[in-house]
Amino acid sequence: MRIGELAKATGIDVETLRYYERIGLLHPPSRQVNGYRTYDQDAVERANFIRHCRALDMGLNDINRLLGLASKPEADCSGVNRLLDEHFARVRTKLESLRILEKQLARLRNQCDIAHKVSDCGILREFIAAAHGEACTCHSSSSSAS
Amino acid sequence: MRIGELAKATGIDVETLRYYERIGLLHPPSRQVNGYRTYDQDAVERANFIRHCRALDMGLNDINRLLGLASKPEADCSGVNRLLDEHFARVRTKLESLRILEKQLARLRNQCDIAHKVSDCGILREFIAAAHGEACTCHSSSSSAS
DNA sequence: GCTAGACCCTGTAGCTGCTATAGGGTCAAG
DNA sequence: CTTGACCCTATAGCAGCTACAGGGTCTAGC
Repeated sequence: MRIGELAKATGIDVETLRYYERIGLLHPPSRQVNGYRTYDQDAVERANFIRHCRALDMGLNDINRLLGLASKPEADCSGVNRLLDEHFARVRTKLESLRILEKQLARLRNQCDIAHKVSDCGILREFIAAAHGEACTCHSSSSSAS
Repeated sequence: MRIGELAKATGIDVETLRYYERIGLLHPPSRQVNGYRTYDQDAVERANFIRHCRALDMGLNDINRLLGLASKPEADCSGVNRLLDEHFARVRTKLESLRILEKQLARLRNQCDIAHKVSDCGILREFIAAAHGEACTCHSSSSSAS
């Protein structure tokens, strides 16, 4: 199996596969006489494993750690759980701040309904007021970001 | 006002201020004889404007466009609204995919409650099954990501 | 035999938004 | 005259790719 076929089989771009190899996430495959990479079934599974983790938005470092943990079937799986919990916590934190951000933007968007002159635009006024250090609608009492 | 004072006044790091200047987001300030940058009140406001936009997670390019739009008070503000709407849409999209991701991770996390051997870990089994192309709990019917 | 096009190779630069050095200059207080 | 806080430039690094440049290889069709 050549790199293009692996790319199709896994949905990972060819360039990305080479990149994963360069950073040590994929094992360097054997080569044909012409220098082309040839992959076996193990490589397909490893690549799919990585793709699944990326779909869960895990970092490449975490994925590498996870692959290491997964390769020791007799070990304790608490490391796996810890890794996943950390990632889960990060995702929830990000989700929360994005929720707040969405509310802020919604409030800001409400400041200008119809098109008019820039100098009268409620949205821009908010920006300029905030730049003067005044209170703004989007970042009023109920939210945490500044 | 020197760069350190501007940094304190705006909450933007000194390095970041210099970076903003380098990429053309902040105007190059005048210099003292010793080469130190000196800022006026306009610079403070521009920096605060930028900071506010960053707090709304806008990209530096968008901020630059917005600053350009804001500098023409007689123009039509529809460009401002379009810019904000685009950003708003991006934020909502990201929020939605993060919501899905959170559910996926929660489902996955449920596969392993107590610590045991890696070979028996429900979480890892999910990863391995997915790598084999089988269905996984986290990416079952109800969600869109793969 | 020769060419077009699809595939492969390496190496390097670019993207975003900083952050962190290295290696220097300036200035006021003690 | 030294210490320490501040300032300067220039460059490299982070994540996770993506996109070249500039080559080689292989197959099909003429």
